[in-house]
Amino acid sequence: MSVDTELLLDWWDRTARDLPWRRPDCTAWGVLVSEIMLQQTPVARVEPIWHEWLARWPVPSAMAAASHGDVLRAWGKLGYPRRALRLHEAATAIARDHGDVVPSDIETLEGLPGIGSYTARAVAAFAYGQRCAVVDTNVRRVVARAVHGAGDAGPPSTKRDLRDVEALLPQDDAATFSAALMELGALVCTAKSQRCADCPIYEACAWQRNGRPAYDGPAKKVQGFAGTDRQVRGLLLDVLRGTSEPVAKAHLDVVWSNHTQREKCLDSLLQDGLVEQTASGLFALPGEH
DNA sequence: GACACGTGGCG
DNA sequence: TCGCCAAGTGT
Repeated sequence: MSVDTELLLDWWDRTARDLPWRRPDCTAWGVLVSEIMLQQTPVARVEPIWHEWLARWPVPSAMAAASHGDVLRAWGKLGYPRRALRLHEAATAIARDHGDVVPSDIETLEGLPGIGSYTARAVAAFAYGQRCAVVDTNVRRVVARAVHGAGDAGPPSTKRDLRDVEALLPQDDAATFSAALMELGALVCTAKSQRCADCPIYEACAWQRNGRPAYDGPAKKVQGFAGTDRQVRGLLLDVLRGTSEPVAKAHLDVVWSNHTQREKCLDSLLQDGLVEQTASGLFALPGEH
């Protein structure tokens, strides 16, 4: 059927994790930083880095003043380092065009680098308390089960997913409701090993009523990693994060034996602005020489 | 809509 | 061990 708002909010009050970006004193900037870091990245790895970032760059203009190299080094091994570059670009735009205040308007947010539909709505809801649907992979899974009675969500369908979630949004406490839906997907209604015995909306769950059928949609694509350009780029970047001085190419050559792939990946890192070459031909993180 | 894009932990 | 998974975005 639907999702029982009161039961879900009660469950949230009892069991929600005390994460720093959920505290009342957390700024919109703190929320934005958390949302970018959390893209495809587990909470446990984000939390310590988030604390470092907010202490070092408490407002967008502070980050805008840092170099790309500083930002990439501070990003550490969170993964997908282009996120760090885009967040720096977003911080620059916010400082320059928005008076150092994170915008609250979804469309304005979506216009900033690295901020798509999910992140824009998450900031609008969690930083500014707006009543808007927030659709991430957790929410899609919870809705697929509790509302549609399926074993899991099928491929994303932006407009339909948004409509589905908008239909569930309560008039009051919508932002908390959204956070609770995500939390439910993260802690209870998980992809595998669901904890249905702990579920606050067990009684209303269409998946339960259907006898918990297995997922029958198209097979999900699993991303490989070993041997991919992603792995090689990560290895190359790790060398540069680990040195304070620009290095000769020989130091990069040792991380991967396939010459062709190595060159291609180094080129793409230069292209992406994740690596720079000095006038003397050495390699470094950008903006540090 | 498919694919590229990092990294590490867990069952 | 290794496949699967984790609060997506940009092209």
